[in-house]
Amino acid sequence: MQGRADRPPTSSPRVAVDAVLFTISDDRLQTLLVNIKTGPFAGRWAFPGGLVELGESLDQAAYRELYEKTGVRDLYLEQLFTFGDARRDPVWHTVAVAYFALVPHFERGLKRGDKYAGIDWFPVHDLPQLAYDHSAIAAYALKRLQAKLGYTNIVYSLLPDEFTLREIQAIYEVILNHTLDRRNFRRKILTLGLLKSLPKTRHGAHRPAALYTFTQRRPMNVGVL
Amino acid sequence: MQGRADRPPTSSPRVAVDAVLFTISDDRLQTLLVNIKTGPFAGRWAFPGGLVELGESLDQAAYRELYEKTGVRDLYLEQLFTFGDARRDPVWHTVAVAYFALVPHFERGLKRGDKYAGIDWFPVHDLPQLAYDHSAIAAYALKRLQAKLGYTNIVYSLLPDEFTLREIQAIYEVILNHTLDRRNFRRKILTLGLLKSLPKTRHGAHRPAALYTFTQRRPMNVGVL
DNA sequence: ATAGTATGCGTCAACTTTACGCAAACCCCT
DNA sequence: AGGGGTTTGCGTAAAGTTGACGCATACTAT
Repeated sequence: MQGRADRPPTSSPRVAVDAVLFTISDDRLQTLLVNIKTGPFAGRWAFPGGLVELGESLDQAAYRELYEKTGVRDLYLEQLFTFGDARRDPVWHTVAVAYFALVPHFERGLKRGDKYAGIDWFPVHDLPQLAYDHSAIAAYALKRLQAKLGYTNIVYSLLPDEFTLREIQAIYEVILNHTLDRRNFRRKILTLGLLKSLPKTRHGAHRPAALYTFTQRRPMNVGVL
Repeated sequence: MQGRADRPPTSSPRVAVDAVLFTISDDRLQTLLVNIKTGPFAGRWAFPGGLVELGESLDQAAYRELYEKTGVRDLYLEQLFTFGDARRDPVWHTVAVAYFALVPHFERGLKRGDKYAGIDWFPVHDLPQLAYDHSAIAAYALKRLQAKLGYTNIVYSLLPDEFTLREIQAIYEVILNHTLDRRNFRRKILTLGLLKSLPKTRHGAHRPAALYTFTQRRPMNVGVL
């Protein structure tokens, strides 16, 4: 239930959205950070985000902020958690609704505008000191991303339309940060039913590998959860 | 990242917390609802909640609102999801951070004050029409509660210090809304490692049943998730 | 004592997971 | 042209988990 004032609040927490974008680059899992220009966290890195506007849904705000600040569009953002400690922002009490997504690596769109002192990708296992409580957000987002590998097709955004099992396995290994057995991975990923094999093969330096595609190129869960 | 204004927002969404309290009463899973007195949803039922105050964390706000409106204390609230559709509250754009908890049944503390036209428990499978988007919140909370049965000791709050396996199984059956095999349930719940058996038995109308306790009487997860 | 019922223990089949063995298919080098 | 090296595709055995269910035990009620 909400309060029932007929006028806007005179003094209450602000609402912001923050987006944790994951990608794979240089065979490492990386996240997009912006460098803050002013305020008590000037010089520190943080996840891109900003205040929710009146009349705009949280999802809309997340997509808008991300587009305005990084140029990224056409991605699927998923709500992660809401961080609401009163002192997480020393300037003004700000509740942050965190989102996360897996996106293909890109460099274009970065470093536009002068809203920030910088914008760049950083390896998740080697992040700089972050502003606000963004370290906690990072840890939480990574855990969720790893869990989702097991029952969603979330990695489709990192793969071209056709790919080999080796290629999708490499992505799983980078995200999970450990190696997987080829033969067990094949069986596991195929029984999930998210892939279908194509009557084509890719020729490389060795035995040709069969090509696969995702049956659906949009967010899908498998199972009841 | 948040905005960096040095003064409060002049016009932005409000932040509210709502709490979905589950209990078991009359062998049914029920939730606590309050009846709204004024505004566009006057007469409708909704989950108890209210606006977050400046300087107060979301968790604090959830506990405070719940205490003020229902008298319930000493419970463990867990954040569920944040609902932020711009039109979910027709009066003023209000973002709602939903919480949920499983609590022992109580009647005391209800119907105090005149903030609401009523306050009562309703069976989750037979809810009245709810205000705002609270039907969606109810569905989401139930799903999460059911999932948590499998890997947490969340039901401890519904059980006395000592209990039989039959008693804990009954709770699982009511929440999951289907029967379970006694022998398989025993094996499953014991391998979770959340219970320990006592050298005592409870005598009833039939063969005495062994008594068990929770090894930890606070929220615990089992496994890596 | 006997019938009735709930508890405690165990088993079997089906399925899943983990750890590997091994041949097929290709490139590269001599 | 043939052999070495490497990667793919397929398969299998052991261990663990899940679902269905048989059955003796231990109590109360009559």
